[in-house]
Amino acid sequence: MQDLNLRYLYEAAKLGSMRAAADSLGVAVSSVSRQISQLESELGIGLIEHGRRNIKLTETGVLLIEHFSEQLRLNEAFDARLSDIKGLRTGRIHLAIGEGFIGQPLSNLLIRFNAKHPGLFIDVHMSASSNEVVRLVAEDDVHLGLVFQSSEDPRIRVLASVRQPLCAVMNAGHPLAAHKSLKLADLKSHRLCLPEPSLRTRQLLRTAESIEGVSLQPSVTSNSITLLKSLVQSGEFFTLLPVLAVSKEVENRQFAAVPIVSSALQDAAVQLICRLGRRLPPAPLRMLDALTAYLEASGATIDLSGIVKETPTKP
Amino acid sequence: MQDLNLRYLYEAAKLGSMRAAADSLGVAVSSVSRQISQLESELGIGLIEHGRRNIKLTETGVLLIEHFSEQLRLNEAFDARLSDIKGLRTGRIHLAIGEGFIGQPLSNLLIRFNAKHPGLFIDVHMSASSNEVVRLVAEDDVHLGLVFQSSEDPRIRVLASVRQPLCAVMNAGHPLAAHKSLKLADLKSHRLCLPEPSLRTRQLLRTAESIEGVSLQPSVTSNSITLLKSLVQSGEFFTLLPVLAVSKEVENRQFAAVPIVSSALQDAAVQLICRLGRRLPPAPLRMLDALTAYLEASGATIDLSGIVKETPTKP
DNA sequence: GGGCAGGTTGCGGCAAACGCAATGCAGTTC
DNA sequence: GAACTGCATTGCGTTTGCCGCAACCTGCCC
Repeated sequence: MQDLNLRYLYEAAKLGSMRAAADSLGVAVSSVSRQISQLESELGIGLIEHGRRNIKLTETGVLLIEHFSEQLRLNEAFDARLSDIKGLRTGRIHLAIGEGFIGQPLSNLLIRFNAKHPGLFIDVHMSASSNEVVRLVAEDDVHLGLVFQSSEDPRIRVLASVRQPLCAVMNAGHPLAAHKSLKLADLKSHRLCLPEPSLRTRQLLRTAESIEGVSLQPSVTSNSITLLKSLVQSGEFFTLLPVLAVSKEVENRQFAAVPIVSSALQDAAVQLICRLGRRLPPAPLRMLDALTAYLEASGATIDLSGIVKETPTKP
Repeated sequence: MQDLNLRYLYEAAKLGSMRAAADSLGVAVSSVSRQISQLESELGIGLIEHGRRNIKLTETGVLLIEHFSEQLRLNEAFDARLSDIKGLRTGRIHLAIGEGFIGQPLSNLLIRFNAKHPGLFIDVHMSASSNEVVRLVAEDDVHLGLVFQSSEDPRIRVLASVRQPLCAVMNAGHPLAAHKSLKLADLKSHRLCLPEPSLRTRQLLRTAESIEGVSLQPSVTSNSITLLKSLVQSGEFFTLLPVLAVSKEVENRQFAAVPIVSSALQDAAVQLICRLGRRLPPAPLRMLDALTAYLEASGATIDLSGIVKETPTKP
């Protein structure tokens, strides 16, 4: 039982004749007649009174038309919801980020985005590690991910990349705060807390350590950046973090962020990622724009090559 | 947006892969893939996450599947109602009859029929004249009609015909009641009431009058047979009616029905009619059987030629 | 990095739907 | 009541869309 045949019967019943229905539908009368007959065969019961000039539905015919009308209503409701999705009036956006991205800039972005698209639901999933973010992205559990220096996972496409050097971060009153720049070796003399080895920041640091031939010994590690910042705030510890993670405190003159002279740490970057080959729905696509602008505003080079947009036709 | 494509997507989503869906549906994998792709093109939005091993629906895909499930429920509800109609568990039967048919035999028939098919609704429309019955039948306002000696309307098919002579009907104590048979001329000496000229009974009588060369003058006419019977019951009047209309009173020995020697009146018949070429739905078809049996029980010749039964294939 | 399992794409075949035209049929007009 | 008009039905050749097969591509697992 198809929509098609039903539409013919529906139109014929509404307009009172097969001819009118055929004209209205832009098909030949014979098609209308045949489709109705076929429908009767399939259902095994008469739907219209045959052998008359005008169409008159049987009891079953009336029932079927009512059924079809309900079906139409259902379809219209769905079309409306679909149009909402396409018009960005509704939709879900799933983001995965490292803890380091949580802060005023991201909050501002979300606030502005929500003001512009009040119907869009956004879930920001904070992951304990970049690997977790990558996994979520690769398995389509989230649309987009924000990671610090992502790995070279073949399933991942980097949509935008912003240089985000790792800096030494300390309380404004800390002895190291006076320096314009620091070498890795300069850091050994103060008490250090660091992210856990599972975090990308730490892995990056390990690379730099081996290049520079310096080995740093943290007194405390944690996967909670909030905890690290708390330790830094006390003045007892300093740590290594991307500026992004402490932008608010630096702006407040509460913290100082001192660049470290090390190519490995200077070339570090924040990356906006999605699964390779994934076509994003309208809402996440719009979020992608916003995030790209957000990263651009961070003032570094953006690599936008190879963004896959959602289109009806295949790329 | 067809049912077909949706079923493919539905099955693929349910089973988790296109191959499983293809096996389950008995089609090639390529068909499933193509139908889903086409659906995405039509809707202009992605429904599944492409470039993965297993099927995963997008937000829109989930929505669409939910929509399809609702559609399925709707279709099942309709199928159930359709099956009720075909299984005679529900349905409407519209009958048109002349007043003369109202009485115990018809009531018994309806009671028995209703006991056998409690779900079937029956409307018995009493018409003031046979012409009215014929019109209702011809215009598909009723399924079947019971008339006394119907006209030769070309739109009408006679499904069954039972001889039902017109008799002189009088109170058991009436002078005419003693006769075994009467001639038209014998009737002139008593007070007569008759149906109105619009009724078929009366038209039949007119034919007989002209053949026999006798003219009867009724003192009272009415289109209400109940009124005529009431007049007869008083003993003052006698009338002319088919036996059927007074079968109960005759059985009770309250009335007498005396045959009239006149070929025109003897050949009179009760006819079960429907519109020419009409295919009756299941319920009225069953009623047709019952009515035919009812007429058969009246003990006269039945003409069953040319009954059109409801079948999927054309006759 | 080779094999496996699953999805996509190109191609030829076939069935369903279509349009056209002839026919049948009901109701109307003269 | 006969021709006519408007509608539905049917037969036939054409077109369209779906299908299966097979080759190919792509993740994913060993």
